[in-house]
Amino acid sequence: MTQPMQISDMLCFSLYSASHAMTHLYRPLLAPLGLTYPQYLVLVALWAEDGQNLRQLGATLELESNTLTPLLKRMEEAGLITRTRSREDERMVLVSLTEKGRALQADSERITRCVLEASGLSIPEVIELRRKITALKQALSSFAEPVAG
Amino acid sequence: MTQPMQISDMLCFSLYSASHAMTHLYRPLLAPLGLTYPQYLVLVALWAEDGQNLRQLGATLELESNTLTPLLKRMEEAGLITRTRSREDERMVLVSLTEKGRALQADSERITRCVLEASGLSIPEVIELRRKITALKQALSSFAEPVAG
DNA sequence: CACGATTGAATCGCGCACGATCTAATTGGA
DNA sequence: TCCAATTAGATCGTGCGCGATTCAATCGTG
Repeated sequence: MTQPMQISDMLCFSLYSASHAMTHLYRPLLAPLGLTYPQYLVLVALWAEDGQNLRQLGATLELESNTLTPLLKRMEEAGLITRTRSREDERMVLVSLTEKGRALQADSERITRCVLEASGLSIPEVIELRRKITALKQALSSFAEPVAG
Repeated sequence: MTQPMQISDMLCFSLYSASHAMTHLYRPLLAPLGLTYPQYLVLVALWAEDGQNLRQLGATLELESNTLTPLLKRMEEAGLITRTRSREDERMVLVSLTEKGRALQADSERITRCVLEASGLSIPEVIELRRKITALKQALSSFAEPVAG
């Protein structure tokens, strides 16, 4: 007697498909810069703070070394960043912008404006929606690991 | 003079990370059933309407054959579905639930309840947030292809 | 100083996503 | 009736995500 659940009824699917739509929107904006969406996020993080190690970067982006290591190697290959072992602690890899990587920041404002326009939302609406989605993420994460931290 | 944009300021990142958090939450719920999250979505779609062809399924899940074909082959391999060519139109692959695939629906209510609890939201809050996220997705999609359709 | 525990990254394997291209079946107009 | 256009899937290549494991550097305690 369970009424048929529809994909479109599911909160999880709205997140899943909206996230894909966002990536899809970014793709043609980033392609001319030779960037993928996750690579762009790495640049955003480095523009805010250059020279982070992989772990810090991973904490910001919520990604681990198994994702970041190959991604950063591709970005190094593309001449966007450098990866160097820290002198003080040889375990850490420091990720730094090259001139080319830094220069791309000039394009980011235009891209951000384009995404805002595509969203059809006002700035306060964006802030409010972001707050709600981030709160949901926190709830989901803390439920998965109720005690840790 | 551009103040440093932070990853956490970006609406796109909230979607990106919340979607990952959702998948992360589902993983231990689906693992005992031998399912990945996209495979679970396929089952949800088939529970609502069995015997869809690949294209219909793709329209529902917003995925194309390049993603669905290998995914469905893995599900067929796992004994969850069958893939048969339509008699009327040999181009179409009809995707149907096996008894095993149908039986898993019994687990879905428990999973849905668990996800709702993890979200920390009331039912009306879920509906409202889902509506907002879906509206955003629509705006992003229609911006990418302003005229099509 | 020694050595087990911890930490930071890398590696491996697998399953999505998806742009681009290909093939086969069907349709439709001349 | 024929053949170009369309449609449904399949295939290929690349780049994430991520669980699991490994390895090397560092830390902490005796």
